[in-house]
Amino acid sequence: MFFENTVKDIEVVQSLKQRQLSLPAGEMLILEGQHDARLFTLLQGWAFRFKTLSDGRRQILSFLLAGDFIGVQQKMADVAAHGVATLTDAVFCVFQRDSLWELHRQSPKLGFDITWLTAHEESVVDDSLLSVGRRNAEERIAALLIVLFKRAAMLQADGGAAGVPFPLTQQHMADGLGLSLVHTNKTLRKLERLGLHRIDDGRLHMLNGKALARLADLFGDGRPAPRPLV
Amino acid sequence: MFFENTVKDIEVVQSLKQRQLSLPAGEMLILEGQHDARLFTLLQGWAFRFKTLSDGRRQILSFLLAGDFIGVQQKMADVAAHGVATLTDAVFCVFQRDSLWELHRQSPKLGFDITWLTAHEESVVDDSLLSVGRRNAEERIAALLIVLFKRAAMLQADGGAAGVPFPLTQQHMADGLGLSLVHTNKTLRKLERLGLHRIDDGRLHMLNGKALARLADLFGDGRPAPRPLV
DNA sequence: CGACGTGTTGATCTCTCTCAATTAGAGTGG
DNA sequence: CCACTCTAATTGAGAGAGATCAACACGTCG
Repeated sequence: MFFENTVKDIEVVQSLKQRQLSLPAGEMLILEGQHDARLFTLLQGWAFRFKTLSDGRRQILSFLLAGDFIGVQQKMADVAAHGVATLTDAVFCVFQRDSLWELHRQSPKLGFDITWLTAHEESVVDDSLLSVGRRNAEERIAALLIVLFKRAAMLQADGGAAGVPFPLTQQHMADGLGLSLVHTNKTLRKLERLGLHRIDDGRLHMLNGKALARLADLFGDGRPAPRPLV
Repeated sequence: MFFENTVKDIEVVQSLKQRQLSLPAGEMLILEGQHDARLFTLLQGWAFRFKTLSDGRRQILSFLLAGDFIGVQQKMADVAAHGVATLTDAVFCVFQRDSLWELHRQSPKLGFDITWLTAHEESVVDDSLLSVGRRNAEERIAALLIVLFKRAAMLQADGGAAGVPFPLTQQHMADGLGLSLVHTNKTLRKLERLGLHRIDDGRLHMLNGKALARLADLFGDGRPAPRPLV
């Protein structure tokens, strides 16, 4: 269920690197609606993709961790459909958009990997859409915590035993979950008071992963008797 | 902003066809959580991808029209992360999952196309996530109508002058928008009474596309002054 | 002709939003 | 070392968009 980019994925993509780019936390990598012919891989740190409405409402589309690929979504010569910004100091591997084609031409293996990375990224957004569309606040928070924990844990040696880094503010969580800041806070505190998790000094600890997973209805197979379908 | 699969895309993919599959309306093509080693292209008709929670809440992830690619999201040997069902009688082009790799190996050009198709599909989900996360009911409906109209119009010669086929029930719209059936109905009627659109006998007519687009905040560039970011 | 699926509308109910105020920590300048 | 400022987290109260519950209309179909 939880596919993650392996270290090998990262190395593979890195072999194509044109140059490297470091950004501090809270910086914009790609501006919405701006023309940008670059593609990126996140080598280090956290970032996120987002879209905004003209009155400022913001939706975070996905959180990006080391190994994630950035920028295929926009057509070759078009404008960025979403912005990307850093959550922490971050290092990106940069290459030109044309190299996506070069990549496919020169190495079908890498091209295949890219297709797969792209498809995987979509499934992350799918999960998020399920949450935002159909889960209530508690369930959304639980689902987000679990998914981010798993992704982050996979990037470190101890598998999250001592918690994982968690650089999101509650505003980020709210914007990713389609909730207001205030309600996010209240719900988060509620789960924390129930002893399901703890967020401390920029780290997330799972105290009762089972309960969180149950709440989120993750691993929720036994699929139900499906509703009549059309 | 609105990329669509061209007839050429369809032909390209079709050249790899292993066999063809016809399904009546309201049939399941892929069951959630079921192992399925096939990939598909939708050649004719409408379908949709969805996920459900164990208590039956359903979220439609995206609507599929002719030319859309189906099934890359699941890892090579894994279980389907989402279901797919038909909205109308539909014809699919079927091929085995292995052929995705074969495809890349034999034709980087096609492999590149697939990457791009996959990335494009993600941007559709991105748009949907923005709607469900941050637009109110009116705005969501407006956005959905416009997007589906554009996609459907692009598939017919008259560009939608006489309306486009619209096989969704209000339940489908609700499930795609993260709304309840009742509220979807009320909002839809409201927009219809305002003369923005009309849905008749399975066809959608745009009566005031400008107003709908304004409502949905589509084409909403001039991007706003972004909020402080991290 | 009764059963069923879909659309429609009214009446509550409630989850989540908005508004407001407070606390705590980090950074800055005097 | 201490005011001052700014951001992030927190909590309470009231308001509201959308959910849920209930009926009913209409067309299709066996």
